[in-house]
Amino acid sequence: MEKMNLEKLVNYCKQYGFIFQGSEIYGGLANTWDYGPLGARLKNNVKDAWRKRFIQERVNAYEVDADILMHPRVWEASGHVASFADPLTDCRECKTRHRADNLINDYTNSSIGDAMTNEEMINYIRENKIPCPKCGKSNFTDIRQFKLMFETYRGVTQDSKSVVYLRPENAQGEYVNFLNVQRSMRAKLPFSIGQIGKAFRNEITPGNFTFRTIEFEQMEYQTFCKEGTDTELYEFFKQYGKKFYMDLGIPEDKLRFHDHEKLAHYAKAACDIEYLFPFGWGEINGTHNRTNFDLTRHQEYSGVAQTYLDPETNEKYIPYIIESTYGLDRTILALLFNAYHNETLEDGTTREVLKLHPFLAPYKVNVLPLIKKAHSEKAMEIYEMLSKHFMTSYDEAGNIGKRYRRGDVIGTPFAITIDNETLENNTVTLRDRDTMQQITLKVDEIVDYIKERIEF
RNA sequence: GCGGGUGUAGUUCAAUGGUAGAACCCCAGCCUUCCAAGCUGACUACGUGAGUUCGAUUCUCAUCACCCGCUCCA
Repeated sequence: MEKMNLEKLVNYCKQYGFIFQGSEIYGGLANTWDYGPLGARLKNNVKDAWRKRFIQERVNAYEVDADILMHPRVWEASGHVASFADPLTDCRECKTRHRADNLINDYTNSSIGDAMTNEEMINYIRENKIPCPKCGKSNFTDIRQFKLMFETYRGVTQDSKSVVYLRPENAQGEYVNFLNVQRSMRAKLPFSIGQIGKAFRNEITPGNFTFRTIEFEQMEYQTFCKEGTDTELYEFFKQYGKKFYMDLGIPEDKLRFHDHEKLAHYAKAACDIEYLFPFGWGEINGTHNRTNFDLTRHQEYSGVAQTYLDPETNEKYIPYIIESTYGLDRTILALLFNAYHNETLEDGTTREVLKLHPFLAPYKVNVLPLIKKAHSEKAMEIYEMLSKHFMTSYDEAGNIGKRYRRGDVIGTPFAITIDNETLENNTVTLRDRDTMQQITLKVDEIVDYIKERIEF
């Protein structure tokens, strides 16, 4: 089998309309990528698969669609304003990067750096010739404030200076609606709020195709629970997430858990699910035990009690939150790597085939008249019938084998061929992408057959 | 952000300081009764901007983008 590296996948995605470079005709804008016709279908199908497992099939699970723009105080409460703006300086000698406040605090064994402005910090570093922890020299660049949140301004006049941020994570959209969802859905703990949507991070070093981009989409699942039940739920969602990926067709040996030792400011425990990409293991899911940190902070910053009255014990408490976040773009990247095969057949020829789960396939069925002149009319009739149920494509160009392969390469699971038999007794040949087996079906059996086969 | 590499058609590759070639793909037509056959034809490219030059896709510089490695990473 041909090895699929990153460059080949980028070309493949462009060639067949999955993913294009952003703003390509202007020379591209770094680390932005547009989903093409097939990519957009695939993306929506992944979302639908996720919704089915996480919203539809679970009890007490609700989906929201919160605004990307939120009150600026949300990001103070969440801690992003403070921790997303580290004062950084580079060592000119050995090219390592350091937090200026840490350099001072470590050197003085105090916390005096915390109260300094950027200018005061770099002056202090230079006056005291604080050495680089790595190379021992003292030759630092000016401090640069990296703003990891995208800022914009609301209001029609520019001088109103009312800053709003593009959300750097979706979770706060669920958290600030905890009370609304709990009340309107009459939800009892434990219950979950899911959300699919975009987030933005002004990161310095994105890369690896769509693996790390400045705008990205996430499928998030926040489970609100009572303290004491959190550990069990945390373990459950790690396994549930892995099962989800395996259901999508990713083999177990390409997946692993990676427990975090260094934890974010809100987390009690954190674990990633990683997929073995050609460029190495990469995170595609993160599950965190966020404790009651977020709701406590929102209670503090908003002044609105974020408590839950337990109807069984009459206790009032702030729930714990178990968060499980699925990177949508990364999941798609993993699925594409996993699905692409270049097969050598028994007769020595090769075919490119995208072995996607049929539920995920952009097109479900390809309608092919065996001979264009003789069978096109009947084929169009069948196309119109099927397109009411599925994403259906129609192809009459070239010989039949070529048209099968065109469907294979984009992952279409089924092909329907219309021939003289169809005209005579209303049967078609259905060909399966994975097995390459052919079966004969009555025309009115096609829809049910495909529906059953594409279930997730 | 640092170091290295690469930018020619949708893709993979040529060539060239003086009109840029091919294969595959795609499209149209012919042929064809089930797995990329064949024939005919059509379409399509020097990332962008400066400079040197009579003339730059080619040389120089800048810029943009991608790849590899580092760094970073909630």
